[in-house]
Amino acid sequence: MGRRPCCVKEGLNKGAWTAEEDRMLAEYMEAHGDGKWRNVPNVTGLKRCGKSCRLRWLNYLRPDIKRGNISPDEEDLIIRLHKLLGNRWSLIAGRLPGRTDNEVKNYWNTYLSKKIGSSNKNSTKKKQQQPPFHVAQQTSMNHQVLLEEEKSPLVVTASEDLLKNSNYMLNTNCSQKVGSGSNEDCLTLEEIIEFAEFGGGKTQQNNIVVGADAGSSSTVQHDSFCLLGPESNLAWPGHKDGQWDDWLLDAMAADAEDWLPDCDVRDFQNSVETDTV
DNA sequence: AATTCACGCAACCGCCGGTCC
DNA sequence: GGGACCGGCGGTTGCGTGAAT
Repeated sequence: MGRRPCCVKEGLNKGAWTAEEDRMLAEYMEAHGDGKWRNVPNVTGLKRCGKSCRLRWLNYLRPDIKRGNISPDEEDLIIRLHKLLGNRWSLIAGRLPGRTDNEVKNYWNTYLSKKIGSSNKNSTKKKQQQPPFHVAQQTSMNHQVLLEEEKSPLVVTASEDLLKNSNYMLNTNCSQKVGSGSNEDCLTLEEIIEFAEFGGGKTQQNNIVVGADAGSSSTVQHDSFCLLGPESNLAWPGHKDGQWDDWLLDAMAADAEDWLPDCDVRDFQNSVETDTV
């Protein structure tokens, strides 16, 4: 017994959407908003399946779609994000306002993959010599984390006050507070990659601790990762319900495999959770 | 001018995970 | 607990268009 198809295919239009179909779908969306895609054909009279309607809306009709060529900055970001995330097109597109996963995917497949492929042929293997960034290891039971910075080791400690007000938290003796609650303190993904790729070229920024900020205190940014660096403590939205995003852990673990075989990002996460709960 | 080829992009397809009953 | 439903995602396809021959 096979899976039931998403809709009855007979009698449905396929292929390119007409202007009239677009208008009907846009009117429906304006009146009802998205969701209940399966109902859309019934309500609108469109001879399209719900999934097709959803795709058309998300990839083409949505009002906040950005038209036009991918800018050099966007291209640079796509390359960096793809390096970190792989083919996670929706995640990549999520960092590019107005761009869709389909657009990013197409751009990569038709242009960037070739561009990257040819540039890789010309480059040497020197980038493999240095790890992109260091994942700190927990070193004691009193909530201390020692960043692996050769020149100026940094001890990151969890304050008791913060621990009382959060599931777990890492504080630091660095210049900025952990998660001040302001978006200005949020580390963008671009900045994460900046850390990861170019940390060695900047002052002390090649050390990052990733902790999880699940606190309820007003001084703690909700729903965010905390990325702790020697010079700043920044939070990155993406953390949900006290769980770490698997993709970030996977990405870090994959990077760490090559240069820090003894470091297991998940073990580090678990040790922090165990130690602070 | 006609034909072929390559490319870009919109759309389709199947799978997967979350939710509901 | 398990099946059905639904939305989301990534891979793939195929059509339209412009360049090349």
